[in-house]
Amino acid sequence: MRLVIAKCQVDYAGRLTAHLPLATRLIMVKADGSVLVHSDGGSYKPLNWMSPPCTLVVAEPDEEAAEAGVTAVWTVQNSKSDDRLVVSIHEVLHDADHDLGVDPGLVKDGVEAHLQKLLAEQVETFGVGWRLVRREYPTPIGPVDLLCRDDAGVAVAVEVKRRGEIDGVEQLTRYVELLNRDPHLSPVRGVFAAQEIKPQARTLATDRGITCVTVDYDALRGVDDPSTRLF
Amino acid sequence: MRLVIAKCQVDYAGRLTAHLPLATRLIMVKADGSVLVHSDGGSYKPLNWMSPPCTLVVAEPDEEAAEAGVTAVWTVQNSKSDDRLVVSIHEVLHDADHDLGVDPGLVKDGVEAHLQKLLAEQVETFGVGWRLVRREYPTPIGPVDLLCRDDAGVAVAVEVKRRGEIDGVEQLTRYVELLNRDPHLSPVRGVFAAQEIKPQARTLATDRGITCVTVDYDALRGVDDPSTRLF
DNA sequence: GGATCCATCTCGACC
DNA sequence: GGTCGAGGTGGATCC
Repeated sequence: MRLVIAKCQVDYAGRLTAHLPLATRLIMVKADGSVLVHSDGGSYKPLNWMSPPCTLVVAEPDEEAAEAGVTAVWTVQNSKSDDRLVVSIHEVLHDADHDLGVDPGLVKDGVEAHLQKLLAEQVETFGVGWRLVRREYPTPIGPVDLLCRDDAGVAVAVEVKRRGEIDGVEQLTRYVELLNRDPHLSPVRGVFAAQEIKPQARTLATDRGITCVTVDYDALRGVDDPSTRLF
Repeated sequence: MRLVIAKCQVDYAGRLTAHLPLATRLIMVKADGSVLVHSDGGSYKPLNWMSPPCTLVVAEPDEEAAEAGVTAVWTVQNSKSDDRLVVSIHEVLHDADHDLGVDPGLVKDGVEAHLQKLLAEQVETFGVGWRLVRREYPTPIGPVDLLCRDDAGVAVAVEVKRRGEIDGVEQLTRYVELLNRDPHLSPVRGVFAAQEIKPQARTLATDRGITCVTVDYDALRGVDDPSTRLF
């Protein structure tokens, strides 16, 4: 990884065009050739960047640019598209290269997929006598997270979210409506399961006859088989 | 901006938990206290990070950690939530501070707002004889991107997206339904215009009688008056 | 300050 | 390789 602190101007042309006026910034060149231009603030997103696969070519500035104070022009060209990042370097304040090696990568826990998996293994969370028909039950407009049968044998479409918001209720509504057209399943009701359900989402769900269930992730994980845990 | 290259292990706890095993990485500490941990690959997203507002506290490792090779523990605590990033430093390979100053910021062109503007100026893109009633036509549930009249004088609500997905169809459906309650406008039909329309969105739109139109941004821009361009 | 919506979204999973 | 949905989404804008 090459780290350059430089006074520079940056121009991007690709899916949009974007321009950064002259200022001092960090230019990070990764081992795969990708380039990130960071300022000393904002969030984790760079001001401008080029994603791999891409190649960096350093060139002399033309006469006009040289007169404007440009000492080098870095052109980062994406290999698969017309996307191009041009960094006009005025002054280099720091330039260092470091060998970082390959990163072993991130281990995550607590995301929706895991929540869905835990609920699939423990459908009795929704009620005694419930059983799972299948996870990711396919429909023409996408898969339903869980399709179950309650203790009375009635089909239930379950939408699992980490945070239950109005979008999720809309999604579940579409699934239930569609599944109800299938005579082998109908009548199908809906359950909206999330760690946290926003009041507006709860209101809309209730209004549509959808049952809301808030689930306790730690409790689900507590009774989970440790061998299936991520860590 | 402080740039540290270090052999480290990183743990995040907050909306999820995430763990990075021991490896050499770049740790970027920005002026606002935010911290980014980058590997030498991937895209612009750090492996792990803490967004501002947050504070960084450096502490000695406890005995157990010290025996494992930890020389310092950086705790980055978010000021508004329980989110916490813990960087266990084993070895510092580089450590430098640079004063970057405040960045003048990014100038963009070519986003959805611009697409909407171009279409408003060229409603004949949708058909001969079409005319624009107004952009951002107000409704109680938000403004419709474009309200037009087609060659037969029938009102058309146009939703403009860069990428047309299912959410946009839902949004347009709500607008059309609402506008159709207005006897001065009814009947109102819908047009879903985007540079790219996802198959599922197209299916849903068609099912609801909404016309899909894919628009060519470059072509629109090509016939655009240069004087109205941003740059 | 909160809600809503776009994004050069990125990223992973699945087909 | 395409498509689709989630995200510690982030960030801007509107109210």
